Amino acid sequence: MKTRDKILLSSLELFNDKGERNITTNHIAAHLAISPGNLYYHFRNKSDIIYEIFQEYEKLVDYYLDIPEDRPITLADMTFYLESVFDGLWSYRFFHRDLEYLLDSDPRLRRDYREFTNRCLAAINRIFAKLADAGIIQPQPEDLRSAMSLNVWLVITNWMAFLKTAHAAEEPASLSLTELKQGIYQVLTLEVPYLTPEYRERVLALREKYRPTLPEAQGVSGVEA
Amino acid sequence: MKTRDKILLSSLELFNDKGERNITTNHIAAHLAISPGNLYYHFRNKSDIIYEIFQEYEKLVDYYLDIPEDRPITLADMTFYLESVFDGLWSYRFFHRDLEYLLDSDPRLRRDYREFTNRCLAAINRIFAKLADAGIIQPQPEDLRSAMSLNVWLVITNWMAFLKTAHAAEEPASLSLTELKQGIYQVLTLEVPYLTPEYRERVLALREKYRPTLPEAQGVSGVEA
DNA sequence: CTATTATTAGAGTATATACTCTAGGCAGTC
DNA sequence: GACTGCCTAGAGTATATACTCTAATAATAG
Repeated sequence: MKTRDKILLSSLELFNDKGERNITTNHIAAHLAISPGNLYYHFRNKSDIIYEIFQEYEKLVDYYLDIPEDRPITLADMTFYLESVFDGLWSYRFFHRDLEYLLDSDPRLRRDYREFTNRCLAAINRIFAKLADAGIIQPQPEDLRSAMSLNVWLVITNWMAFLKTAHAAEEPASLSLTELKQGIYQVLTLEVPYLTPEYRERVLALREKYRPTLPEAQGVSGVEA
Repeated sequence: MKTRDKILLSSLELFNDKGERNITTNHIAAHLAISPGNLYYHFRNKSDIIYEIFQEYEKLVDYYLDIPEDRPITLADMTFYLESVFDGLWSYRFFHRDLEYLLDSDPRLRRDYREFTNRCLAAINRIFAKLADAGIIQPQPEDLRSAMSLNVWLVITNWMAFLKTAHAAEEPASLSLTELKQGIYQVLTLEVPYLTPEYRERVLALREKYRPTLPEAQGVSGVEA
């Protein structure tokens, strides 16, 4: 594998693990056992590394959220979208953690991220529209659908932060993909009141699969030594 | 005003303005035209400053979210809760921006914040229960109510990040309290499908007051020079 | 007034961070 | 075998950051 790609890969891994703020370019170089000079031969600066990682992320999610125009949508499609989006979130989880700072330090990133958000919102909107077409949820006025889509986005992008900050574990940062996917439960909760009688039971059953295990027990146990 | 309080006040102001990550203790001292030594006479370190600011925030929100036990809840109460929570969020807006890092660097803060989150979730839950008692929303099983409450929390705590990152403005960080309160529109969107016929129109009218102005026009304009 | 305590200034420090610079190796090629 | 273009090492640097130390000044108590 090319050094350049190794840098991107290691950076992502370290960022995800420890947070972008805690990882310096020297850390990345050390982790790869290469010199700082070498790293800076391949990338002009830290921002450029982050920007390229973001572009991978963007590409991945765009690929996942490519809604078919020519056929109706199914429950399996919806499951796939949800699973995929949370997979993407997991793979690039460092990104949302320091989002505001990152956007403040790189105008390209700010612009691209804004457009990325808009594409995601549009995709969610389209999914809702097609879910209504398919008779899975009741159709809603455009107005309400947009606001719902935005709420879905807010829940998705904030779910990880919630887990990491409100989690029972005292030790920071222990988090699994399984836990992350419990966010799907929360997203499906948003759909519950709109489900059609025909699909209601099926979606509720799907939702059950993602139900958090002992969520209360985690939250309440505030006993320390 | 005591120097100690001035430090807390200025820190909050600077953190809110520029982000905690961009503000050093030397900045704070300079802004107050005091020496670093003086600042460190009053606070052992930066974490202690942040921790005390958090405690103010906590106290404020706890005060706002004190749900009356002895009487039913009204629409006015709900409006007050929403307005207050967003006011609090605004006043201490730096906090959620760097939340994960802050919690990672201070175990006290991690513990307290976790409990704070749980108290907020419990309060939201109680509000929903009392809204159902008051016949404003339809009663829901405990299960669903908890998940809804959590979604409300996720929407509230992520709304500001959404505005700051997905906003049309290229210049970072321009944000007003009015815009922030459009988050109330999003929260009320979550309630829409559960409203009782008696209150439906009233709540929808309330929600209208917070409708974002030209949200699409902001989002779509992706034309740059 | 004096002794004590609380507050402040300001120079200073150890460490970290993002990044640079120079020198050189290594692969292919004529 | 020397030239060229790509890659790499590693020492080095300017700046920043959180924080310390000492000495001096105000405030207060007896």
